[in-house]
Amino acid sequence: MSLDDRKLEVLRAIVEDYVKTREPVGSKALVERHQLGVSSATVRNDMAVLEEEGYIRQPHTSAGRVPTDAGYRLFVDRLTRIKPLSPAERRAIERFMVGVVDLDDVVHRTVRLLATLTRQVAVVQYPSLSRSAVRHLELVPISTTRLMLVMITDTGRVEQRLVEMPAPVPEGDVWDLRRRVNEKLAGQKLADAPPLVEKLVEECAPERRGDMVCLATVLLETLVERSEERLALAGTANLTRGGVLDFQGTLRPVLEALEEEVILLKLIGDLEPSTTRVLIGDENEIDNLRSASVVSTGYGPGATIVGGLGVLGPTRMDYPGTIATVRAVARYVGDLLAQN
Amino acid sequence: MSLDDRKLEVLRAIVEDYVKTREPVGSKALVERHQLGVSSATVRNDMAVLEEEGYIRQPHTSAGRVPTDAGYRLFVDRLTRIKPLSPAERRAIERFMVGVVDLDDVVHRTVRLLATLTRQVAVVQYPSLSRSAVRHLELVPISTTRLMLVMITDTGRVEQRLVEMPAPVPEGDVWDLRRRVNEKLAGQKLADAPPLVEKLVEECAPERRGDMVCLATVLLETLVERSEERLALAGTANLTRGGVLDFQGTLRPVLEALEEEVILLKLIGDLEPSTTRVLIGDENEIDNLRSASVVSTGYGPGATIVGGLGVLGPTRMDYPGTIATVRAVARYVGDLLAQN
DNA sequence: CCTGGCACTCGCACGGACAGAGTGCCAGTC
DNA sequence: GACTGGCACTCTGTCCGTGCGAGTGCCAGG
Repeated sequence: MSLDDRKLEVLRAIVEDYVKTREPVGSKALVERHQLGVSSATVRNDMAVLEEEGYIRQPHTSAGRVPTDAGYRLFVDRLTRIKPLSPAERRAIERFMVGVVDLDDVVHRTVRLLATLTRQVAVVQYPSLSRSAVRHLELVPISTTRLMLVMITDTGRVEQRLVEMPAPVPEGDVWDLRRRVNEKLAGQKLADAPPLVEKLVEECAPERRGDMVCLATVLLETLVERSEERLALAGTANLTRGGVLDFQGTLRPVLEALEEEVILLKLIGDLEPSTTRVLIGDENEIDNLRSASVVSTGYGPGATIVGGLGVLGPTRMDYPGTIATVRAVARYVGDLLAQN
Repeated sequence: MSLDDRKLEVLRAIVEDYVKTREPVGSKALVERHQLGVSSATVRNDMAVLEEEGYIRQPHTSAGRVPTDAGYRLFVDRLTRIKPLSPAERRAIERFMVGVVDLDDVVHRTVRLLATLTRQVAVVQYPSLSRSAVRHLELVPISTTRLMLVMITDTGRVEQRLVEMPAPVPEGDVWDLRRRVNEKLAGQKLADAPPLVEKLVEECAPERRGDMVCLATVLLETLVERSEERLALAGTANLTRGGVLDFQGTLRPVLEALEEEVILLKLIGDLEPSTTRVLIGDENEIDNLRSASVVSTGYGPGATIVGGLGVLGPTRMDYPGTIATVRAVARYVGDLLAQN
C-alpha cells in the first residue's frame, strides 16, 4: 500500500512538530496546529499506517508518535521545500568573512560561522592536498645537514617537513635542488606528482643522488602517504542543547567520534560536485554516531571541489534549514577561494 | 584554631575517598578504610572543625562530607605526597613518541598522550612565538603583486601570511627584500623584533619604501599583534566520565570555554619555570569553569619555557597522579624539543 | 581528650492513587 | 468507501505518604 498525499502531509507535520517541540506528537495536537482538513480520528488512522510502514513509532503505547530514521529520510527526500536563507543569515555570512587574511583564517571563520548559524557541530576540511596543485616548493637550510621543505599549494595551504640529509649540503647545492624540484613539480597536481618525483631522482647527477633521494622520500610522504587531511571543528557545545536527550543518554560516543579525524573525514569527504549529502542516524556507518545526522557538501572555487564541509547534529534536526545553510556557506567559501 | 595533624589526616582521607567513590564520605566509613587510630565519634568532631574552617561541607544534613575547593587546595598544598609514575605509564610515554616527524606531530601526540594518561581533557600550546627566535624568513612570489611570507622559528613553527604589494615587484627586488629582512631579523627573538622592523623601513632606499612598508606591516602582524598562539586539544569525551554529575548538571559551559582559544591560553599560559600550577574550581577566573580544575606546567628545551601544557577536569580529580603525569609529559616533550 | 551511646534529621527508594494524553476501535453519517 | 464522533482502555508522569538507613551532634563517662 502506498502513501497518499494526506499521509505524507501528516508525516511532514509530525516531523516539523517534533523537531520544534522535542515531544512525541499526538493526533489532536496535529489537527490543531496544521490545516489538515480532517479530524483527529482520521489522522489517527493515517498514523497507524505510517507506523506500520516504519516511518514513525511510539515511544510507548499511548504516547504520541516520533519519526523514525526512515521517516526523516522520506521527509528529506520528498517533503522538503527548499527554505531560502533569511536576510539576517545572509548578512551574517557576509559580515563574518570581511578581512580574512589567509587560509587558516578562512577555515576557522567558516567553521565558526557554520556552527553559529546551524547551532550544531560544524566540520570544515582544509582544501585537500590531493586535489591541489603545487605552487612553489622552498628549501630552507636549518643546519648543514638539515633542510626545511616548505610546500605552498594553489589553494593556499602551506605544509612543511624537515629533511635530514646524509651529509652537509653546500649552499649552492641547495639552490640547485630547489630549482630542480620547482621546475619539475610547480604547477602540477599533487595527485600526478609521484611519478615526477621518481623521474627527478633518475635525472639527477650521480654525485647528488644521495641528497635527492632523501628529499624525494620526504616529498613523497608530504605529497601522498601523509595524506593527512587537516580539518577544523567548532560548536561541540551545541551538542548539549536540549539536554542529553537527543543522543540517547550520553554524549560520550559522539564526543569520541568527533576526536577521530579519520571518522570526520569520512563523514564530510568524498562528495560529488554540487550535491548535498544527508546521512540520517543509522545510515551512518560509524556506530558511535547512530543517533546523529550529518549534512555535508563539497566546496571549491567554481565547479571544482577541493574539500568538504558539513554539520553534525541530532537526527531530530531542522533539515531544510540546515541544508540551506550548509549550501550557502559552501558556495560563499568557494567564491572566496576563487578570488585568490 | 589551627588544625592538628590528625585533622589534616582526616581531610586527606576524605579527599582520597571522595575522589575514589564520588560519594560523600561519612565518619564510620572513614575509620573503617583508614588506620586513623581513633573512633568515629572523634572523627566526627574533627569533621565538625574542618567544616567550620571551610575545608569540607555537607551536601545535606545527615549526608557524608565532601571537600570544598579550599579543602582540595589544602590537600594539594600540604598533603600531597609525590606519586611516582608507574612503569606502565613511563612505557606509554616512550612508546607514544617514537617516530615523530615534525612539530605538529609532536604536539598532537603529546595532547593525546596527556588525555589518555590522565583520562581528562588535555591542552597543549604550540611553542609560543613570543619566546621563539626567527630562524629564517622566506619570500615566495605568488603573483606579480603578491608575496607569501613564510617565517620559520627555532622551535620549529612555520607561519605564513600573504603580502599584497602596491605594485608589481620584479624578481630581483624580492631577492633584495629577502636578504634584508633576514640580515636584520634572523636569530632575533620575536619579542625584540618590532623595533628592528621599524629600522628596516627607515634604512630602506626610498624607491623601495612602499614595498618595504607593506612587508613590514604584515611582518609586525605576524610577529606580534597576531600573537595567535596555536594550541591542540584532546580528550573532551573524558568529560562525560562519571555522568554529568561532576559538572553540576551540564557540560555546556565547559564545552563552550574549551572552544575559546583565548580562555585556554590563559589557563595554561604564563607559567613560571619548573612549577606546576594547580587551579581549583573557583580560583579559576573563568565563570564557565567554576566547577573545574586545571593542572598546567611549562615545557621547553632545557630550563627555558617555550609553551604550556596541562589538563582540565572536575575539581574532584586525582591531583597527585595528574600532577605527576603532567610534569612527566612536559619534561619528556622538553627533551624531545632539545634534540632538534 | 577520647569514646560509646542515643536521639534526631534527612534524603531516597518504594508503592499506590490520580490526572492527562493519546490511542484503537466501532458505529454512524455523508 | 472515506470520514467522524464517541468511548473505553492503556500507559506515563507526578504527587504523597511511609519506612529505612546513613550520618550527624551532643552528652556523659572514662
